[in-house]
Amino acid sequence: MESLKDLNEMQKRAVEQINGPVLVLAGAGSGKTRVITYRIAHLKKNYGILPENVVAVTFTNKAAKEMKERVLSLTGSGQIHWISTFHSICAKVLRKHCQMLGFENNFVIYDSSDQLNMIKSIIEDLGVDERVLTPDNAQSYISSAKNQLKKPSDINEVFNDYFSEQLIRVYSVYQKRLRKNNAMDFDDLLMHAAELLKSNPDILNYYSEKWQYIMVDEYQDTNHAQYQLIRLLSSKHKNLCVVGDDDQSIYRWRGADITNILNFEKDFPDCLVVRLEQNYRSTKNILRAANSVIEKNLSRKGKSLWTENIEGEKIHHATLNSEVEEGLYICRKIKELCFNEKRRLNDFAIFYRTNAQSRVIEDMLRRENMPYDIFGGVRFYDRKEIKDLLAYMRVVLNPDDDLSFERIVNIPNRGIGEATLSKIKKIAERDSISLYKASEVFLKEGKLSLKTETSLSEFLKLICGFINLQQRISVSELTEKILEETRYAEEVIGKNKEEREGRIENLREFISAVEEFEKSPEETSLKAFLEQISLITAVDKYDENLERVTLMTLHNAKGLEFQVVFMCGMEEGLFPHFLSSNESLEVEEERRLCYVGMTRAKERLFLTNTYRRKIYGAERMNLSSRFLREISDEFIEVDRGWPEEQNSFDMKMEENSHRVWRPDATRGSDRSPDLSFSDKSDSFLRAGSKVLHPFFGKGTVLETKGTGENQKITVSFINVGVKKLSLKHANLEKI
DNA sequence: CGGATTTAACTTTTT
DNA sequence: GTTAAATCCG
Repeated sequence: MESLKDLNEMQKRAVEQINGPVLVLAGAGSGKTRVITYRIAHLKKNYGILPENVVAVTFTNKAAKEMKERVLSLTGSGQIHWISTFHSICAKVLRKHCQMLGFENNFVIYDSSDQLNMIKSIIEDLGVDERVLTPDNAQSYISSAKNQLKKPSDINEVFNDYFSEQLIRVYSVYQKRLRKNNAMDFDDLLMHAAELLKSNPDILNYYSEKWQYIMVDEYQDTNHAQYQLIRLLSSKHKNLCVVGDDDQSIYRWRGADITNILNFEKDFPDCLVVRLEQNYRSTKNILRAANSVIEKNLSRKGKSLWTENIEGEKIHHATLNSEVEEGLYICRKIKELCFNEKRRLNDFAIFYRTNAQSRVIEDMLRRENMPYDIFGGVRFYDRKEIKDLLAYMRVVLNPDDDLSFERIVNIPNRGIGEATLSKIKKIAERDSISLYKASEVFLKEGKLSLKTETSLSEFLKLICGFINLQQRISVSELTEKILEETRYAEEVIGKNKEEREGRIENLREFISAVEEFEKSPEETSLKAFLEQISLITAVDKYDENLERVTLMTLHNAKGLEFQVVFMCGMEEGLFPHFLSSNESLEVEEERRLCYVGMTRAKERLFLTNTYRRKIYGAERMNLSSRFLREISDEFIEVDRGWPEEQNSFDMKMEENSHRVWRPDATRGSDRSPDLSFSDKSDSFLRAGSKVLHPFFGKGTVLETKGTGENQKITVSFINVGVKKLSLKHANLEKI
């Protein structure tokens, strides 16, 4: 940074007021990251505040990383700043002080599926009737209780019946088991950190002395636990700057408390309130359209964004017949824009409300040979083989982790089945020790068959060997050792060829992730590795430099921006989602989500809906989304024809060896016949289409492969059975 | 006891 | 359409 000249008046005010509480109400695209990064640089450069005395909390690791880089380029110094997510900051604090709370510092972090597994087994063990409390329910109640810093004993305040009795039982056993396993879940990281600071004035004093300047990004999405943490930490110096936008609050369902931002002025009297209303991202059309939607919300502070950017194209709206056509429309539109406007694939993003919608779009992109990257959905670290491997690593780090122990004790198959396991569990209960230790006791007591004895002692030897090795070798070496000695690839992964290859590919990717991690200048221990990967999220790995179309849910889109945005599935029941269409508070949150999506677009915005859509097998006919109708007509234009067919695109290999798809400018474009959407007898056959063949008669399409001239089609004919045909020669007629 | 296959259930968003 | 549970079979 050379000066504050790059900032507008309002931004400058927010940066310069370094003392006391500051609330920055920052609209979408108004430069809030800029404010935070310049503020950090300003503190350092003009006031000599040391980096270690500043902490900035972000919502995702990606935002944190980006912020670190920007601060680094502003200040030119390589010192490490405390810029990271709530969860990782809490994890770091807890690693240091968790003994005060009765944990060992090698505690492991459970993700939500671990959480659910554990709750399931507790509900089973306690004999709780699933009609009263399902594991899903218990999980969400426990999570929200923790986010409100409520212990099991605090729950009676809310419920006072049989249900809450059961919930309290499950919750308290759950906490006991976590403690016994020396494990914490996501919510515990916040709750225990708050607990630690509240009950240990000297520790609180240490951190509030250390972090004299605190900044919080996306303040509208903080929950009560996070709010308390911030209050505690800032109580001494009160140099707290929060940045947020009530219109972009989309995590109420996860415990985010919008009153945190709405009441900030009351909580922190004498605060400076700065409003950033100039948008630097989008065209006038996009911004006004987004404003016309968000204005329908009643509970908002109210602000109106403006921009000096150009008018831009109108928003385009297209209604398609089916989700397949929707995907195809998007693909063709992307091709057309690549060709006519010389855009690159990484200019495009496709947003959807639910992960399930991504499949069809992916299929279409693959069919059209367009590279894409997808975020979210099944998380990489949620895959079976990865979780198995991680469970091994966790047990090596912390043998008391019963959940992971149970997962791997019989993977690969060692003949330690349910019968043996339940005996081990009994001993564990009797002596109140972990399963690992109970296994050792079991062996010593020697009341088991020779076969189980050898396999169990083999298993313990294996783990013990890893534990000893761990001191001497790197995490990647340990990973490979585990795979090798368990003969995981040979024993566990099925023989189905495609599946097998995919899984082995995943394991390779995992190893390269480990190697990547080891390159970092910070701590590279097993402990640090496991912590890092349990807190990493889908968006974190987004790389805007790859030439690929980006697919993600609207939630994941927050904080990002793209030249061209497609929002698909703009239908009642899907968006707003039918589970959020009853209460007006919920609809308002969906509307904010729509606003977030729209304001990601810089230049072009496309909205699509369909007449019919297959959702989990069943075909449904949805009305168009109310959000579509809320956009004033003056900003929107209805697309009635298919995009021009582009025949002149080629896959090319670039020097960086990334597969790059872009228009081949040496050839002209062929105009395809102008198909209107209502004319959907369409040239276009897909699985399920009914066809008529001149010789074979009536049939149903099973599958199509390839594109254009080379398209192959598999059809099941009523009279002659399944045939594979070349579309070009088959003379099929759609019926 | 373990593996493979079939059946049934359940469908939001995620740190 | 996917995944987990249930059932069957060796």
